[in-house]
Amino acid sequence: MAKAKSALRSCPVAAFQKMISGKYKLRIVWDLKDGPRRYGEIRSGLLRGAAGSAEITPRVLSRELKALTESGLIDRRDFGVVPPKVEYRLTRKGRSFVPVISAIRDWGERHLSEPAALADAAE
Amino acid sequence: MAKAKSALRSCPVAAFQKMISGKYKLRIVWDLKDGPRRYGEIRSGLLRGAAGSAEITPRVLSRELKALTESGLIDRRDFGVVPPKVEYRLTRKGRSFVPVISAIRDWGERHLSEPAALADAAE
DNA sequence: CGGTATCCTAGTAGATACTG
DNA sequence: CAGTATCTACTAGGATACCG
Repeated sequence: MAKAKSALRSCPVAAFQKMISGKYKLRIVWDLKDGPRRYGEIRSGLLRGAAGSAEITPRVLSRELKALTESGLIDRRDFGVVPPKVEYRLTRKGRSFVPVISAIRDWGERHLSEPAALADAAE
Repeated sequence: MAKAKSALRSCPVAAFQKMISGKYKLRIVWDLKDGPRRYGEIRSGLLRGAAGSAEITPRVLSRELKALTESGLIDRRDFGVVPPKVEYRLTRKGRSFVPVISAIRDWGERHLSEPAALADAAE
């Protein structure tokens, strides 16, 4: 862990890799850009766009949310009621990260979603 | 794999995640932005910025380079001489991707490299 | 509703040794 | 020089069951 920390300091790209490692982190942040969402809403949201694949298991979602919270990208708000209500929202840091995902999305749509992406590979 | 493919089509962010999965892919592309590099040069380049951590093993580097080639981001050029000389360079697609890494780097430098990153976490 | 606790599996990266 | 072959350790992710 101490080793990983020094890697963080030396290379922002490596740090980014570490931060968004995990299948759903980027998409969670992206989903949260429109406002706070509850646990279950995030879960359903991740179903959209997954093209019929299995839904995320609670264990994994929980871990990713915790990691994002520890990264300081999102914030957890527990309403302390029964039945439970918990909302997640972007922090300032998280909001500052949205444009980066935007750039990723834009590039991905142009170069990854279309069949033309292959033709582009030549040269 | 067919499942992964449909995921690619439905979500560019997921596709991006898949494409750059691997510890070194982003950094390799970034290193290549200044021009073609030989296998060994890439390897040494990955040492810089790794903060004294172990160097990448040939097996891993080889795999990442192959994956990047199959993604169409880089291009392999074998000079067919003895001793071997192989150069890797960005394709057009790869060059179009550089600004995205730039955005990632900029953000990372502002929010991940400094100790202030933690203070930022508080909403 | 919003999680945890266990168990399991597949894939990723590292060590090490060897080759055209 | 630029890789491949083999083997091992670790971890991310999924299945399933249960809890406050």
